[in-house]
Amino acid sequence: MKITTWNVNSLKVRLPHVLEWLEANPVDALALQETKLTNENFPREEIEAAGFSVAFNGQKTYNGVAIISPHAIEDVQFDIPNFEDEQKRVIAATVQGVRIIGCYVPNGQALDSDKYPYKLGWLDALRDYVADELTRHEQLVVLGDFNIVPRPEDSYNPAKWEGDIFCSPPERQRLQALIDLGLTDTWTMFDEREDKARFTWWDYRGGSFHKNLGLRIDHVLTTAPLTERCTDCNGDVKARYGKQRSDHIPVTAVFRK
DNA sequence: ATGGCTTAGGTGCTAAGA
Repeated sequence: MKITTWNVNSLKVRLPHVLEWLEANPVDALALQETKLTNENFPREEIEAAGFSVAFNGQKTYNGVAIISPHAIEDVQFDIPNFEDEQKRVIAATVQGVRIIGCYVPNGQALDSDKYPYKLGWLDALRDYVADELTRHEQLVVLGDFNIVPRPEDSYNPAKWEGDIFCSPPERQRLQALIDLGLTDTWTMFDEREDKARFTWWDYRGGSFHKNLGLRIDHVLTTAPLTERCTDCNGDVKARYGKQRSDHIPVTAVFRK
């Protein structure tokens, strides 16, 4: 089984690339973030015509999440229950017996921004939600754009980034609180692979991608029954080359039967 | 190297991203 997360930075613009990527990379579930589409404008017909099921939770201009699968998408749930949030950032569903929680974690912008405490509170609510889901699902994956760099080596310049937004201790504590529920950051199981991507996002500006000045902020976290069967987790750097590409790449975790 | 890019909304620019 293969499960992927991808911040597509507008599905309106990116749909051709997403469908092309899915054809070349048959995965069992693809969680999307930043679809930036209202539900009325979501390209359901095009995705279904390509042979997929799809569930989506959108809003105008910003945010928006979705799950695409060649299999049935069951027990779909939107948002974090009992957490007031106008922003559409979470979609959960069950695919082939695996509970999938797709997340677009708030960016936070800066340590002195109002968006920073929103991010921290949002992550606290996500932890409680995941803890609750774990009482019902043994095979569970939390994946998405976390906007958190887990370790110093996951940024291109630790001297510049450590302590700042994405790399601050309170953000990392919240990622660790999720992991402490019994999850594993599957990427770290395969650090030594020769073809390993280092990052999952590169700024559009300044030629960052071609200088490999990136961050690892898109993650796939799994419960033990999945972790034990995980044989790979990597980013598809090829997806960043070309015109009209997202600034993030797809990150896929692979599980044997 | 905090933006030199890319998107949405709307039609010239601002807001936001990470």
